[in-house]
Amino acid sequence: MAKASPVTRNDVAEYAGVSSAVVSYVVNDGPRRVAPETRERVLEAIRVLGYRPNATARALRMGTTQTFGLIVPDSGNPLYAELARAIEKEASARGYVVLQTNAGGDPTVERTKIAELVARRVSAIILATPTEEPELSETDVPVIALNRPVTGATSLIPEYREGARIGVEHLIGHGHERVGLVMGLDLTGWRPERELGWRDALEQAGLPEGPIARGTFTRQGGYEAGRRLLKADRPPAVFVSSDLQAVGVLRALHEARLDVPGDVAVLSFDGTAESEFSWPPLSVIRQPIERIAKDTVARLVDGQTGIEQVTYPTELILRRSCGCGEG
Amino acid sequence: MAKASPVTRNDVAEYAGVSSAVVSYVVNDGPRRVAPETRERVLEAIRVLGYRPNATARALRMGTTQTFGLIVPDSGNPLYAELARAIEKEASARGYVVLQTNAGGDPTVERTKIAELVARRVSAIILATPTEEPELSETDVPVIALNRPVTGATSLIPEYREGARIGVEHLIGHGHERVGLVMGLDLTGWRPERELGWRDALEQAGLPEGPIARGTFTRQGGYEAGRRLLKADRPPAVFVSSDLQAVGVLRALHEARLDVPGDVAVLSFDGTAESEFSWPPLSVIRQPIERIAKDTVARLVDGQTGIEQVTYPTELILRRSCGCGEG
DNA sequence: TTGAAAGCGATACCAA
DNA sequence: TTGGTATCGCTTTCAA
Repeated sequence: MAKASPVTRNDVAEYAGVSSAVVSYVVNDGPRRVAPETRERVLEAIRVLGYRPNATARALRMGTTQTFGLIVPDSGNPLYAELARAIEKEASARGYVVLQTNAGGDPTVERTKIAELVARRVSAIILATPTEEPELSETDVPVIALNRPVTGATSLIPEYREGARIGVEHLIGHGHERVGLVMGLDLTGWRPERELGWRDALEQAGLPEGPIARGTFTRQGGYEAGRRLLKADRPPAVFVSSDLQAVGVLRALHEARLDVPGDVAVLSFDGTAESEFSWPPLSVIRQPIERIAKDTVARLVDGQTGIEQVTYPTELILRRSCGCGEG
Repeated sequence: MAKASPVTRNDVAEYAGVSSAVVSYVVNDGPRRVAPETRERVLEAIRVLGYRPNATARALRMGTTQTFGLIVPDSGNPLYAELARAIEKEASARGYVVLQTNAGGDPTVERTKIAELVARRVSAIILATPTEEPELSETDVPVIALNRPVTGATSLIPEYREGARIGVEHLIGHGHERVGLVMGLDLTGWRPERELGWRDALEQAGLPEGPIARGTFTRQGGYEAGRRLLKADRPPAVFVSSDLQAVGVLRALHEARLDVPGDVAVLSFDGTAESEFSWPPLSVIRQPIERIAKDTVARLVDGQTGIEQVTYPTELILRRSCGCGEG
């Protein structure tokens, strides 16, 4: 049995009776031409010895690792899991690989992770964390930020505000004169975009601002916020800032034996797979995760690292929870 | 502003007026002692120049990348997302980083991914895919397989069969004389472990085998299987082989206006976070994901790569869907 | 305590 | 068309 790791290009060269340079030419299809016959001998040697080029050495020599570093708050969160999945898919198709790390919402950890990725010479860093301005100054690794603007980096951002506005507008269209809001804790000064969209729709319809309940960006956080919202002055409709929280809100509603959408209509932001199979299925404002993932990788691979800010329209998906759908 | 990438150890040496060896001694705290004063000069130089050791060069020289390669079928699947999260957490705590890839359930892709990881000289491969025996022979990279036995590798496996048996036994304990089964498609000859556990419990209680419906390991697959199960001879209880499918089954039940657990009791295998917030909350057999992740990383880091097979007991978590819980 | 230098494995230029 | 070789940045042995 051929052992892979220890077999070097020199072993191959020796076996094939050529110089190591020729092996390179064959493996990389260049930069020099190789006589067909020699080429065959080399390929044969590679096969027999089970040679695999050492990507580490290659990276050192070439100065590029063909690797993306991805930082998310929590890859256990379906939204980020789906994002990571989409990015890995695109990256893989282009010969890149992704180093995935979790910052856990802690700016200090985030800084550490960035440093780690830089030390490992990733080709680029994809930042999908919602924390404050990261330290990028000491680095010349390309950075693309998702979900929020970051100075000194390209940012690809869903239209949070407009998406939220459209969603709330839809709820209002169902005839609800009050629309509550379940919102994530405001840590960044950026996430309130969704809250602003909610306000926009209300104002535009001449409606008063419904009750607001805040909680962490988790199912549990949504559950607790939902309970608080019910205890107070229950609104006939609620806009929730994330699917995860919405799932928690649904639970609170079910426990209170309230009908959705009959007693309370619900619509949330994100559009993860989980939202489609909650009960009732959630109407959502869907983030174009795949498109963003695709563009992110394309920009990075093609070296379009000019600093700019690009926004992505969201999509309103109507299911049962808002009063639409087959129910 | 200091540019990080191009700053090498030689730049630091020059700036500090020492040899590059000394910089190494300082950075690595060894293998030679350095005079305190010299040390200070070097640290100062590092600070001023913004030097970051090139992990690529280090890996080449040391022969280890301090990187784990993780292969899962689909990191968008919450079960694998949670597993990946747990592994990343443990790995990170020990200075490792994880390269995460998706095989998408395709053995060919899986082979490609393994080759890619080997080429990149990962320190070890963690295989969490359910496909057939992978090609590991050409490699001397340590491999740990999760979820199934793999010849030539250490395997850490939850007690699928016994866990399923305990779960079904619990359903039977609720007085149900028939327990249906929603099972994943049998692709591997290994996953039916859960099906065997279901049979064990039935046999042990002297009950006939209830109806079986099979579908993909997805929410949609569970939904479709659930519908089929209802059309036929509806059982009063169902054991579902994964949370994801169970969520689909719940949807089918809701659409049929059946009460859970009143009309049909449900219990599933996995215990992902999603199961806790479905409606009603799912009773589950929980896989000890964190323990497995922790042991996996510990074994790899400590070099316990002896080939063995370790099993992990599961945990029965009772919630509302089986008839327990506060409802 | 510090420096010089030999590699780790691959790339690609310059000669031949 | 092919070979020799400098180089990428770092670790570590051996001398000084």
